[in-house]
Amino acid sequence: MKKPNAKERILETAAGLFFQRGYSGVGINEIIEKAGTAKASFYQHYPSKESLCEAWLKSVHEKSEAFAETLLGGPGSASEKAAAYFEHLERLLVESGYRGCPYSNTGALSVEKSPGICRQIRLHKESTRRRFRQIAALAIADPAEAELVGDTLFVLQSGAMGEAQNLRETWPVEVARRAAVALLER
Amino acid sequence: MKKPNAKERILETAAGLFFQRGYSGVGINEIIEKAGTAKASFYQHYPSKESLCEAWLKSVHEKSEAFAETLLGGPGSASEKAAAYFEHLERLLVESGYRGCPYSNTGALSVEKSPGICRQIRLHKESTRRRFRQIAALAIADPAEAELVGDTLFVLQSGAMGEAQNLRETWPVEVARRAAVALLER
DNA sequence: GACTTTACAGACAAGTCTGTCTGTTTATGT
DNA sequence: ACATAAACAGACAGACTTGTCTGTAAAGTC
Repeated sequence: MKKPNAKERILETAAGLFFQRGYSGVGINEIIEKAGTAKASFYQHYPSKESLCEAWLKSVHEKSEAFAETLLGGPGSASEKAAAYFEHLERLLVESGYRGCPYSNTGALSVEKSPGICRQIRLHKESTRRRFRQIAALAIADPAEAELVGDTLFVLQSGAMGEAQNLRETWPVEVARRAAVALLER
Repeated sequence: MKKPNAKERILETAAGLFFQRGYSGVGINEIIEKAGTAKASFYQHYPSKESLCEAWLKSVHEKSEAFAETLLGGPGSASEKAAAYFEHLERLLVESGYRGCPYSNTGALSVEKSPGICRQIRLHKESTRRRFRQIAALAIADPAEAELVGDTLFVLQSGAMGEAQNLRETWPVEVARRAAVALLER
């Protein structure tokens, strides 16, 4: 703790603010003020606000990947892994005040986002899709069928996060979890 | 055509711009310029930008309800209705350049949206959820099971729209449609 | 013809935003 | 002790934002 350097402090502060209020809802001035740095220091480390957004999405992705790897590497059947994943999401959702998926929230802005931000979103989403396909492959022998089920889990998860955010309720996640388990145990 | 009054012209112009670039991505100045009205005329009809957003969401909801009613009232089995719904969504998605769901996109902004906007989002989402439960009830006798399947269709649909938008591809909608049909024909 | 409503044009206020700049202070390594 | 690098404070530019205001012009109505 104590005092990480300015760059890390900026990233951590921005991560909290971007997540809670969205990329377009937070300004540079607030970020540097809460991070306790000067504006000049900010622009020494990040050429623009967009580049900070990219760095934020990248750091979220790394944490997400770490969780997915421990989950996939651990014990349990495919449906148990999927259920654990959805329960994890539900926990995050409630803890964060129903803030949903950072990537989807960022992607919902204008079309004219920077190519770098769009790329981070695609990378994360494709990676998540791959994870679900891996889980599905554990339970389903036919490769084509496993891919379809994996993609379905991916869509279910995304819809669950989005609608839980819109309605500020957890039932979409529970519904998605039950559907996922049913698909994997069939 | 020709010349509707200023209020309608503003609403139609704002509808196009809000849908395409998001609520926060469009300013009053651009709306009135493209609508060909004066700023004073705008504030004579709408007390604020937020109230215009509410009016927009309300008008989208009305069109959506009209489509859902003709679909539900028409012929065809539950799974046929659901498939038609997803095909309709896919068409809209491609036509609009993958702009996803206006409600989810608006809801993805900050937490501190106006209560009126939040209310419109909730109203529409709950209404959509009810439609899917109605469709499910056509195919499934047990009421509790029909409600669960209806909610699952709702979540699938939302995830499909969101991820198709993020990835700019249509496969999430197709995956969701196939999953929906499978759920209803089981 | 006078009156009222509606819409026009556009300046203006007051605030936001990102990004640049100048100059000072602090810390570190040699 | 001294040089170099990093972070500091904060003014500033320029472009946006929403919303208010003054005043004018064109309609329809009594």
